[in-house]
Amino acid sequence: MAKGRLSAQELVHQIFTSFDHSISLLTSAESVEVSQNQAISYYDSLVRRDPSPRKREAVIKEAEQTWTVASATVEDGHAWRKYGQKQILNSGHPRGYFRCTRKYDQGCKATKQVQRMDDGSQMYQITYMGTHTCRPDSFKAPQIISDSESWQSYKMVTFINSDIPSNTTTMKQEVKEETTTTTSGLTDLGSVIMWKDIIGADYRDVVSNVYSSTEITSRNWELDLVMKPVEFEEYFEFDESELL
DNA sequence: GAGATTTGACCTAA
DNA sequence: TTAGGTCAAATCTC
Repeated sequence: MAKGRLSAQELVHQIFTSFDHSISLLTSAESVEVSQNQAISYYDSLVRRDPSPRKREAVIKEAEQTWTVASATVEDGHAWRKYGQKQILNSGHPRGYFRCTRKYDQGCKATKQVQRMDDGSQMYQITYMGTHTCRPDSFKAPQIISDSESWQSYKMVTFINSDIPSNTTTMKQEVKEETTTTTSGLTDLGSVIMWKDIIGADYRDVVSNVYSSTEITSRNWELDLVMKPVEFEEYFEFDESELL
């Protein structure tokens, strides 16, 4: 296909890509703020037990690598193996424990916990712990961003933030367009958040910004902003012959 | 037969 | 002692 020219199939694919991405953003953003206080309390308790600088640094690192999302589906593009299930006190649904299927052959330490929400919304609260260190080719969907020369630590989260508070001086954020190639050979543009220079930030900043970003998303984002991830060529031309 | 899931037992922290 | 997390044997599925 010549530059600037899209077939009907490609157009439909890009429209569905945009809808799929938008829906996942919206579903991931709901109900997350409920967990913010719980997360901060958890990290508070860890620092209270051992307030040494080393412990504080470890807590910040853990806060960076642990995040919770609410989702309508447990599917996230990664291959997980369930290793346990537990009925949780005062919860109507059991909690499932999953680890990356590459834990033993590639030493990947990523785990997640999945629990149905009790509000009857058919949503799942999914807590991810640790980032995937297994090879990208083992994913069904891309996860690793490679253009990271000067960035000390990347964190890819599943929701979009448009306004991280500026009072955290060492934390910077950027919304970046990630370009990947789908199985059909099309270019798939999806927005992700990548955090850099997070070292030096307080664990409360880390936790608060992760959660507040989703709150902003769910309350303030207009549909056209959510739809922004898919961009067409400037001189887009519809190929009607493909409709036959 | 290999890999995934289930589930009771065990471990650990509070 | 209790609750949450993990282990591992039994079972299931392809």
